[in-house]
Amino acid sequence: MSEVLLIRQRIIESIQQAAIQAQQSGKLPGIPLPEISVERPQKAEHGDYATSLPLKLARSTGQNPLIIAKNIAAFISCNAEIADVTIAPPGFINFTLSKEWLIKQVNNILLQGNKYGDIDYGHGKYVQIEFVSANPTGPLHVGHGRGAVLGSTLANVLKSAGFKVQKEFYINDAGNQILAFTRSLFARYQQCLDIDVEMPAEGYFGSYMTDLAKEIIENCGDKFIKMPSVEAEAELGQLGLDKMIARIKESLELLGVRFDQWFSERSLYKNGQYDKAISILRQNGYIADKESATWFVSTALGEDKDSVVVRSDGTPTYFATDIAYHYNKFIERKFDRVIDIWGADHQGHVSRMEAVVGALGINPKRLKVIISQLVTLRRGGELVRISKRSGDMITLSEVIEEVGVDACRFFFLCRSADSQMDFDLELAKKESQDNPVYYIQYANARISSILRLAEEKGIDFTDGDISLLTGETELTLIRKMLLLPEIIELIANSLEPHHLTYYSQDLATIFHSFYKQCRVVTDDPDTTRARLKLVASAKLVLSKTLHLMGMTIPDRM
RNA sequence: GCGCUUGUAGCUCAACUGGAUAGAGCGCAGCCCUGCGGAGGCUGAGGUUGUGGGUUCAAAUCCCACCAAGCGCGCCA
Repeated sequence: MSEVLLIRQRIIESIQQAAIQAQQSGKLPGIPLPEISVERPQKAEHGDYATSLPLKLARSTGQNPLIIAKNIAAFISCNAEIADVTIAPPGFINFTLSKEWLIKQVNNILLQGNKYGDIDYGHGKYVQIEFVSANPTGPLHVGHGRGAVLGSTLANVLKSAGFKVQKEFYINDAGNQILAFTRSLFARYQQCLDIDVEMPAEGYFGSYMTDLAKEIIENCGDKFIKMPSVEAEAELGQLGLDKMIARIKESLELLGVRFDQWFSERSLYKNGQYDKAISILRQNGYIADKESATWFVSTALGEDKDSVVVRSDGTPTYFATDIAYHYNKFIERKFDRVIDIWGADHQGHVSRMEAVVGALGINPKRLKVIISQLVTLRRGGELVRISKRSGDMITLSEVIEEVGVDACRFFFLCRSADSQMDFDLELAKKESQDNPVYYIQYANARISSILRLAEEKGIDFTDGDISLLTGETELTLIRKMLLLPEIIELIANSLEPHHLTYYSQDLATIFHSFYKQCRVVTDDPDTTRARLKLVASAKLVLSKTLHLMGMTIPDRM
């Protein structure tokens, strides 16, 4: 376990013991104690940790919270780790870590290397994150980009937090949209061969379909018009689908996103899992036949409407395969936890899905659906359409090329998933000079530059004496570095990876400030070697943070 | 009409999940290079947290009502 999480635990225990001792001594009424927690105060003058326990006890004991604080704090003694325990109005007990302990952590970080920050929060539990899962009927757009960055970052953080993680892309290769895709492609294919056919009304009119048709003509010629049209559609459709999936993979690759598994919707029908899932629901009494269709009786689980599972024409809805898919995730593949990241247009589906999971006999708490809100793309304030069916769209790949991967990832990441975002291409490019992305990477470049200088001068700092790092500026930097494990824990718990972007900016700011105030390589060899150690550890922490966000860490810019 | 999400500085967003004087970036007004990368540092102005009530020692955060924006609402996915 991380040292910094351990010390937090020890502080909590010492508060608990002190409260019990206060009760035994009669200074605190013997009422049951609430769960004790500590928090990180916002202001440095309030110390490193604080508890509001006295305030929570004020009502039930009828005592003044400040008196309670005083009486509890009297039983907490300082030690090698805790330098100071103080009380503050209206009723806080504040803890300050000792300089010695803080400084010691520099060696600790260097020792852990790129494993620094990793914690054992997940205990090896198996988590699946399913994200993007875009229909393979068109290229990815910015909305998918947001989901991709969210999901991949979350996967990185959860791994770091001690979970076993699987990243999955669900390929919707069954259903009506595939039929429409196939017909559109066949129409474009024929049109490119000067055959006068009409596009289907519900078809995909984007220009990428024509490009796809041309590409297929280049590779396969006109063989599909010589075949019976049913066969031709089937074969051409599959070919087109494969090519679209390949393009989706390429776009994701550009963002640095790789999946462990590409899961086919169709496979659920082939291996009988669809039938199995529905029969479980039927057994549990959640399936009803009415109006010549088959329904999932979600009203029995508190939903306001039932949902069609099999249409009156006998074909299953996408909801039916989603049932089978989640049966597969939890029961066949035995994930302890499943995280689905969906777009805002699927939010009405969330409570229904949770109901299904429960109806399958699975604790619904094991499923967490994250809704990533809409992204509106703008160029200089003007709206850019990203609709797949209409012609004019800008793809994710184009956006990445225009603003760069690192900026892209950072922008998508820095807002919490449930707030909508405007992505202005002009702004993203214009700000690239003055961008937080460059600001953070610049901090790393500066560190690298210092380490290069040290190397050129042949300075070996492996036995540098870190106990010299007693300056306030140095301690501030150490304190910030020590926050990383807590940030990882926070994200593993809240599933909100945007905290990383703020942490990385804070860390960079504090480093830049340190850089200004403390020269590292000087005539004083002892200070030089001590500070080189500090700087080397800062590089580890910064690199780890950027790595978790999936960003590059250039040593020169 | 109902449901989900959002509303915080001029703009874009945070706020450790109920804690102390609500913080960053951009923009704005200034200041700082005879030292490791100025893509930098420092200072300042800027707020009735959409509105009104409620719960609490404590509310941007929880509850209720209203206003505004986005998304969705049984045989599309």
